[in-house]
This record gives sequence, C-alpha cells and structure tokens, in this order.
Amino acid sequence: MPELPEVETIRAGLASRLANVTVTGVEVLHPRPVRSHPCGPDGFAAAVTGRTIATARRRGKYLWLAFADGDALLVQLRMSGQFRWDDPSVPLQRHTRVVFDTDTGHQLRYIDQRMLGGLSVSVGGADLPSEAAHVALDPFDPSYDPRSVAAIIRARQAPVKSLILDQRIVSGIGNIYADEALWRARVYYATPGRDLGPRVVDVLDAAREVMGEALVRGGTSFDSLYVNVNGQSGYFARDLDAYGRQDMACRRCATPIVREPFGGRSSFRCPVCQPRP
DNA sequence: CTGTGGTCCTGTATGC
DNA sequence: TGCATACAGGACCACA
Repeated sequence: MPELPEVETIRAGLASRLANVTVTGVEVLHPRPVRSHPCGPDGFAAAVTGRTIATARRRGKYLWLAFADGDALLVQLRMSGQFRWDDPSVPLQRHTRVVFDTDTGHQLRYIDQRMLGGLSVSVGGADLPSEAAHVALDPFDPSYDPRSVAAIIRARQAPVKSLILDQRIVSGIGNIYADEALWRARVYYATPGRDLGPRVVDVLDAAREVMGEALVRGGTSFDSLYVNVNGQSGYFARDLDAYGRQDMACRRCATPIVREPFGGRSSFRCPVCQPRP
C-alpha cells in the first residue's frame, strides 16, 4: 500500500524511536508475515530477540531495521503493512501480526491486514540487505541519476507506466504517484518508453516532485490502512490531481478524469491533457 | 532479455 | 438477507 513518501514517513518515525533500542521479546501472532524465515515463527522470534537496533534505513519501498551487529530486520509492507509504536497498555488493534517488546517499555507492533508483506532477518544486511540489492535507487538518493534512468526507459517499448513502476529501473513509485507524475507531465500511461522522447525527463522530474510534496505532508492516506507509527494519517490525498478522481474535473482543463484498467489495476488520467496517441 | 498475466491474502463496496 | 463479483498504496514468478 505505501509508496515512497509513506514508507519514508514510517522510516523516519522508526529511526527516531529505535536508535540504540534492544528487542527484549517477540510474539508472532500469525505465521504468514514471517513465512520466509527458515525456522518458522519460533525461529524468527529467537533470531530477533536480544538484538539492538542502530537505525532504520530504506531503499525505495523496502525498509529495514539495521542491527548494531551488522544484520538487519527486512520489512516489505506491500499493500497493507504498517507499524505502530505503542504502550503495552494500548489494546492490540485488529490484524496485529507481530509484537516486539523493547527495553524502552514501549512495543513495536507490526500490523498487516492482507499479509502480502513480511518480515525477515537479513544476515549482514545492515547497510543494504541482499534481498533488496536488485532494487534501483529512488529519486531522493544522492546517487540517483535521472539521465541514466531516462536512457533505460527510452530503450524500452513497454508502456511508460509499467516502466516507472518497475522497481529495478527506478524505485519508490507506486500506482498513485505514477498516475500523478503522468498527469503532471501530460503523458498517456501506455505510451511506449521509446516513443516518449524528451518527455521522459518530464515524467521523472514530476515523479520526484510529487513524491517530495507528499513527503512534506506525511504521505497520502485514504483510510486507516496507511498511518504513521503514531497512528496518524498523511494529508496528501486532498492534493492528488489524478488518482482516485474519476468523474471529477481536471484541475487544469476541467475535463472529467477517467478511470481505465491497465495492467490489472486502475489508471486515472485526463483525456484532454493526456490523450491517447 | 522483454512483456504480460496470474497469484499471494483479507476486507469492503456494489449489484443482483 | 444472502451471494457473487470487483477492487485495494505491491511484487514475485511462470510462461510465451
């Protein structure tokens, strides 16, 4: 569910609370989110108990808690994963899957309605888990080079939206910000990468711009499925120009926004600003 | 290698 | 009131 601005909001919240915090106990309430651990839920709990967290890091939508010993707890929130930082007296909310007790007295709680996401221990992964090494840099990485990303996109014939959603090409962009970037750049989502010409740069610039604005607002939230570690929603939904605005007036030309199926999900566009070629 | 579609899950909204 | 269907901020995998 969360895209880069939401994951970054969560990462910052975790980093500010978890530095030098030790995990004193782990309770796995549902086995699925720890399915990738070879020794099952008990093995996962044993592997994490006693670890001291140094910080929280991120690449694209991949998030991990870097342990002081060089290993890491890798987190993929996917569609519905979230973290909460709560006092143990606060009742567990529905869909709580894993509870971490810490030496601060507070609990870190992993909640995931759909359980498409998961937690895993990455040996030696404190700096960059090998499981996330295939993920490209995101637009806010100091080493991000939009020109090389543009070159990759212009060499492909797949639809531009598929390409900017491909986390191996550029990371952090999901369905919301893809539609927002394409709206800002006035590009039709199914335009082949190789037909974009100089507009590739517009799309990439727009993606970074819109995600940066969303980050300042604490991310995009429509409901309780995205909240920060305090349980609060982000405020960017009101600023969206395309996503979720079916039949509402385009903020540039007043034409009703249309929703169309694409790649098994929904795409929103302005039929005048982003015409099909 | 490239592009596409199915799949993993649960919950909610909508229509018959 | 049921029941079926579609859809949801993601990403992996098999297949042509």
